Amino acid sequence: MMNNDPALDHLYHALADGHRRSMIDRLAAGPLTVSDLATPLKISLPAVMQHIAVLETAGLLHSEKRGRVRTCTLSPAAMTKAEAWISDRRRLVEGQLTRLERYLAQPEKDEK
Amino acid sequence: MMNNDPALDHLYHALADGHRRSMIDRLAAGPLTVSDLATPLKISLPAVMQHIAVLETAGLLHSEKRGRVRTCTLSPAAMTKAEAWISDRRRLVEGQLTRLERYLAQPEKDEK
DNA sequence: CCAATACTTAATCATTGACTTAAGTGATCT
DNA sequence: AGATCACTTAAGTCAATGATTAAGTATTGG
Repeated sequence: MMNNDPALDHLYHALADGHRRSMIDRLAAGPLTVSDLATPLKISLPAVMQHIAVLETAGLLHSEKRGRVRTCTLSPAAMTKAEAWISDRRRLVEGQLTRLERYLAQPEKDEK
Repeated sequence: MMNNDPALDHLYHALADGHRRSMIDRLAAGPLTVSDLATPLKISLPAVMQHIAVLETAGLLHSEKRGRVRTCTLSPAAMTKAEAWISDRRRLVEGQLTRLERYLAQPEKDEK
């Protein structure tokens, strides 16, 4: 089963928080340091670091420390995986709808 | 802020569990009753109902009771929303990569 | 009517998640 | 060297999650 995939657990869990989504949002424009990420948020620096750890575990970003500054960069590959899972299921359901609509749209023939 | 959106919290939270993803997976083939959903899972019926409640809160499915049987059906609209959020951010990051690659690919000109 | 079926509610419990404050580490500036 | 900066670690609080068992409520078949 692909649904027992801990990677998907981590991915969606990481995305299920407004602070983390906001961080992703701003990282989408380019790499940022830990302080950069923390500045607009009304939470403590350790809290920000915990969010970074969650995003890193999910594979959504990687970070590198140079001197005393840690810079975070998004990794699009993990996003692609999360997107693909949803996308596949959505297409299945929509395919169903299409078949239903097709059925409903066809002229009655055994009604006699 | 779109990232403070509780709907996205609920959506991604709902997707961050293997049991729930497996339920979605099987519902993608068509509507199922609560018992149908419970059968392949090794958890109690109340646990399954709690998962259904989470999925319903997320807007991922709706259910209807007729007689003593409750039937669950997926709602693709919520999936579309979750997919759209990721998709937008992924495109942004990939756009960045493309610009980086473009930069790296260009011939050196100030190297003298 | 009675029993079986299909949930549903309630109460409980262990674990995890999202913070906090306080103290510590190492790099960089003066 | 000493102070400041940019994290980092540690420890603890508190609410939410995911599960359980036990008991309850409607339907429905005999």
